[in-house]
Amino acid sequence: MKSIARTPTLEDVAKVAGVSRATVSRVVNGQASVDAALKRKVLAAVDKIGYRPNSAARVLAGRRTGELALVLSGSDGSAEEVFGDPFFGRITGGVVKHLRTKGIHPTLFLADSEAARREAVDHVRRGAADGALLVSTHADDILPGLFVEAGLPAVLFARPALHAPISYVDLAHEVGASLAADRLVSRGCRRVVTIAGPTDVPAAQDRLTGFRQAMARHGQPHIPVAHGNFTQDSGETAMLDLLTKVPDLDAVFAANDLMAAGALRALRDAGRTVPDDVAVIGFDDSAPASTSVPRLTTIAQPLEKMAAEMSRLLVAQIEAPGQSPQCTIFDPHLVERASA
Amino acid sequence: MKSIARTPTLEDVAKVAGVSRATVSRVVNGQASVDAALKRKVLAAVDKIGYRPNSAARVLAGRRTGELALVLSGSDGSAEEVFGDPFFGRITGGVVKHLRTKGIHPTLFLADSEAARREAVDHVRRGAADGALLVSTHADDILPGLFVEAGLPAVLFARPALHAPISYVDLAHEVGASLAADRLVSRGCRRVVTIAGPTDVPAAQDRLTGFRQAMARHGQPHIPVAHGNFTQDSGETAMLDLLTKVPDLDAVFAANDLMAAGALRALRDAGRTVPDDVAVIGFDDSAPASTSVPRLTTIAQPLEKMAAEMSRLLVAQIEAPGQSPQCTIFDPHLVERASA
DNA sequence: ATGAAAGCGCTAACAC
DNA sequence: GTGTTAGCGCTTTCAT
Repeated sequence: MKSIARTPTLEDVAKVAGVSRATVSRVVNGQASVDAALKRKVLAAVDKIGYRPNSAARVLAGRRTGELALVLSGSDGSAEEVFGDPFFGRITGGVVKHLRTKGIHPTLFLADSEAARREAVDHVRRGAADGALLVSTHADDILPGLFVEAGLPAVLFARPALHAPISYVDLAHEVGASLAADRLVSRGCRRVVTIAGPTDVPAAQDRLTGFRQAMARHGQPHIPVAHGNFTQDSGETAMLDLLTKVPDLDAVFAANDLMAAGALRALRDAGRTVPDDVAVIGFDDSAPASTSVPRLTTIAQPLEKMAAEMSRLLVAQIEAPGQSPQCTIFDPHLVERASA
Repeated sequence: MKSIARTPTLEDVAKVAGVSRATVSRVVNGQASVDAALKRKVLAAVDKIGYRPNSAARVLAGRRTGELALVLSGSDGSAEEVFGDPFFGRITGGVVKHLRTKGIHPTLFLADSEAARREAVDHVRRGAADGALLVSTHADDILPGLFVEAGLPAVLFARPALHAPISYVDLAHEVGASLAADRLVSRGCRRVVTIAGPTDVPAAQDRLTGFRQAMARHGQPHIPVAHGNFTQDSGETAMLDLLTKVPDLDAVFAANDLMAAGALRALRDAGRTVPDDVAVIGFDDSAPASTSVPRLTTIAQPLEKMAAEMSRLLVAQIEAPGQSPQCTIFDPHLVERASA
């Protein structure tokens, strides 16, 4: 018996089953027009020699790769920072969960430098992936432009800074911010402050603007603000700052949960009780919101659903190219816990 | 001018540069034996028409894919659970960060079912990836066996339950546990309890065993234990349980930070002060450890380094097949914060 | 319904 | 040093 070490090919199956390569291909790809008896024979042969279609050959012969690039472009943060952030973790989870049902798998890219961004584009250009899921938060990110320019299938996680013909999903950030404002006002808070995100993150801007406008509608047009960078430490620092500038503050809206958690810590250290002395509302409803003491009242963002929709949009675009860009905006909602 | 919509191939470059495909290939792949002048011409042509080598064709012609499967096999938890866990996030970050320097990218697999596990194996079998990084915590996981059996390159994150010829990285869990024991004893704690992880997770067993042995050496052979499943809620429940069974406890060692955070909450609700009434030590040194109140004293696990080493091992195995399996064990260390 | 054969784009062995 | 050529394993017309 002359056994082959080489991994089995279509040809091998054909030989064992006594049919042509074409027939085996048809069976393997589930085409209807194959005689039942032959089909059984082929399947048996496949099983016997443990045949698996070679991906590269398939792709080369004109099929899709079944892979998508998932590009995380969080500022120029290190890998640790990006993957430590529940924001990216939840999105990744949503993407994986949706894609797996379609037999598609995401390849991870950390695009934290110009070179890394180009590499992600190249990956798709070379046909190593059928398209890209772009999760970039910064306004000046060139990534979306690169993909549009190259005519490569891509979908964004958030509205692009410069208007571009590209699909995206996003959250109604202003709505979320106004939900927070309403809540604080209805609690009777009268000296309200806010901890905003970086000025170059559109979502952070939207939350700030939305919050201010909502508070203005409630008769509080001047909302003191301190900026953080979405980390717990920056939230703590911002709170400290606010505490000295506005000693009699009685409420704070933070642009994400991590900063809200930092604020909680600063408030405790300052001897203020939450929510009695100061009410606190976060944003995202991610893990830290239920770990903190007290647990955070927060504006929930359906990240997993948004990630799934983003994936769906991309797959649709790949399957039917040439359609015009689509976008889906999700609504946030208030999650009541102990802090406000 | 007859411009082509088709993406440019080696052939196109050759035509523009007026050389043969082979020469272009040599230049593109950085082979030395090419005349400098020709090389320049080729490079110019590449640049001009925006040529990018097609991955599939390359792979088919015998090269590696430059992709690795990163298989997360956390119990049968949902995607949300896995990606919400900082444990997987940190490992993913470490893998990405190490691999990117080599131009390799990980493709994500969530192997939470038998079918999903087979799919991950198939992915590598088909040549869609050169090998697999297996992060599975459960003892009864069949994944390692599947890869070994198929003779596919793979490296594990933790020691396999059944001994198998496969490389892996791991932590000296017992050492970590004894570090915790030493700390608690040196604080003068005399009624020490522990919150252990699931019994089917070898790492959890090692921590429990190591802790008990170390405490026995310190003259405390009987350590009450409650089991959790590594979530915050389970830690809170376990702590409650322990509190009723051992009302006079003065220290608790939890097998991970999340459970320690849950314990902290239960202790606060029970009116105990940490660390004065009860000292608490966690394990991992992940995000929740510095978010909790008070901040957790914990046993740090260098997950990112371990992930990088795991990647290194796999790449080495792919580049030089047939070597015998290697394993690297890392040492944990104590991180002193406020809880003990 | 099935088979024969022509590529898909690239690499590498082999000639020159 | 450079060009020629034979595959790599598969899909897909095109005949039959």
